Amino acid sequence: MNDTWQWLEDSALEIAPRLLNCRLVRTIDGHQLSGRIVEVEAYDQTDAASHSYKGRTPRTDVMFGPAGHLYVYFTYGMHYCCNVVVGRPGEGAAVLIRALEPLTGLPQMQVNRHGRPESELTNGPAKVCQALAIDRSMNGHELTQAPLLLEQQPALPPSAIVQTTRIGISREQDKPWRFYVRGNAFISKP
DNA sequence: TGCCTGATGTTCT
DNA sequence: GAACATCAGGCAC
Repeated sequence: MNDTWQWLEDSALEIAPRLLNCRLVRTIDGHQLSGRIVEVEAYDQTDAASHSYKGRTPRTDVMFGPAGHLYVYFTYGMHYCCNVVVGRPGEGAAVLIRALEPLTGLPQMQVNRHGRPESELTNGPAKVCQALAIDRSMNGHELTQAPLLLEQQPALPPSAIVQTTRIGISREQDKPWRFYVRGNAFISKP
């Protein structure tokens, strides 16, 4: 064990805003695709909207593992969404990556996204996965390893972060567990 | 511009 | 058999 992910070993609610401004770097076929995280949502086991709410299952196994791993799930029959596992092993907490601001590899992302305009490459959780070619084969991937890395960046000041209720869920809709970078053009639609 | 709906697979009840 | 942390295209206004 190492202390690489010590900064992720706190509650999802604490970690979610700290993931804003961090970078996600994906390597595909020698291309480097990267983006800055600009929108996230927190989920944990006490939360009825979370996959971990009903306990550990084969599907949610990764969520109950150590922090710093990727939890990828398939939804609505056609989309993948990716989460960063946080907290201590057994907590079942994760932070959903909802949107990125593309930094490098935009042409490759555009290919993955079927020629969508730059502003619509990564402004939604399923779009992020599509642009970075993340699928279920990367479930459980540790984010210190190629081909997908999470790079910590300085935390944003609270004044740069907006906290609101979450999007696209049917339970616990009143929990203000969504965080995004104030004024950023790449967050998903309200 | 904004609402509505179809597509589609995995998971759990 | 229904729910689902979604997206994109079509249609009405």
